[in-house]
Amino acid sequence: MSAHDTSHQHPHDPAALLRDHGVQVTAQRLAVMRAVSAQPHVSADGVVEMARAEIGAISRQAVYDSLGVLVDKGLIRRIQPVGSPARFEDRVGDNHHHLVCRGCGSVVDIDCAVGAMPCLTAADDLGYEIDEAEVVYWGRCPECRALTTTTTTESTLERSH
Amino acid sequence: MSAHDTSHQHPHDPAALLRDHGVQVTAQRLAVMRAVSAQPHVSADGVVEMARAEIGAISRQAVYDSLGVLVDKGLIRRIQPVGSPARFEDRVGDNHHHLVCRGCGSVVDIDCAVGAMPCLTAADDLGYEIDEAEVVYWGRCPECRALTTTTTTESTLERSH
DNA sequence: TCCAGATCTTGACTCAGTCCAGAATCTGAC
DNA sequence: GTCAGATTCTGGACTGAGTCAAGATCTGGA
Ligand SMILES: [Mn+2]
Ligand SMILES: [Mn+2]
Ligand SMILES: [Zn+2]
Ligand SMILES: [Zn+2]
Repeated sequence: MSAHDTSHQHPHDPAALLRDHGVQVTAQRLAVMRAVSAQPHVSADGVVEMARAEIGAISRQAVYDSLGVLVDKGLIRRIQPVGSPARFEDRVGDNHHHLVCRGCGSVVDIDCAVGAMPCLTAADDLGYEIDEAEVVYWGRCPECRALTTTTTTESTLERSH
Repeated sequence: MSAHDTSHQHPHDPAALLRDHGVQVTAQRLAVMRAVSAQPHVSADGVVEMARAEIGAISRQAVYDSLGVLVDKGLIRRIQPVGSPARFEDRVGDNHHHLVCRGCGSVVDIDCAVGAMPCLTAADDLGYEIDEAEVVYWGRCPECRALTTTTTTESTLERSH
């Protein structure tokens, strides 16, 4: 391995990761990457907060731009639960899915029982070139279930909003 | 079957459907239901247009209110493609999924190869009470594929926006 | 070091959707 | 047929998430 082969020298170095993907290294992008790594399923707003805490100041636009670049390069993943702002994570390439609580909106990672690439082979792809199967499970987390345990199983589930 | 058993007398009658779900029958709600039935994956704006064409006038609020009631009662389903307004359909209960084109945003129905309730049994539900598995396939429709056919398989896929 | 081009900042702006409140209208139980 | 309560209308304000545009600043290759 030569000294000029940078592709595997610093596997966990964000700056090297950016360079390897032909992206300029900036303080903003590094802060965004660290924010996404630090807090799984963070929202853009959450990234703004964390990045500002780290480097003092960053514009909302720069955060959106950075997130967009990182998503495009496959360094992070964007998930978009219905009715809530987009969230970002650095677990990419493992085709994992998400479980969202209807009560509090919490998001947790989950693996599919079907296998590594569940449902990616749809019954009929209609000529589409499918590159991703996004699976979101909806339900209620243990905490939210406890809050509304009326001992009886009732079909009406009240919405939090 | 007595004459007062209304639950299965008019399986395709929107008014009866509403009554069976304890919802007042109004011209607006009927028009909204027909709009959603007539055009798969219609947006709220689309419903406004179609309903106005049918009954002459309806307020935007009434459309949103009606859609909300129908979704709550499980008579229609709301889906929310990334970056586009919510869409509605009357195919409910069959656990079908959606295929969204990254290029033009078109949405088509799709059945899962896995079966009737794919992935609903997650490997580990983490104590969550799962009631729905939402699956969205991402890809490019035949038209959009044709537009960017550069004969070579390249990893960079430009976004339409 | 220099500089073209990439990136960031700032502030206005869009869009979809919600919320509000009073008045008018409609529905369905009786 | 009556009438209480549910629904709708008008129309405007408002929110949250995200985008746009123009000018300032920074990055990295030469
Ligand atoms: Mn995840
Ligand atoms: Mn559908
Ligand atoms: Zn919860
Ligand atoms: Zn397309």
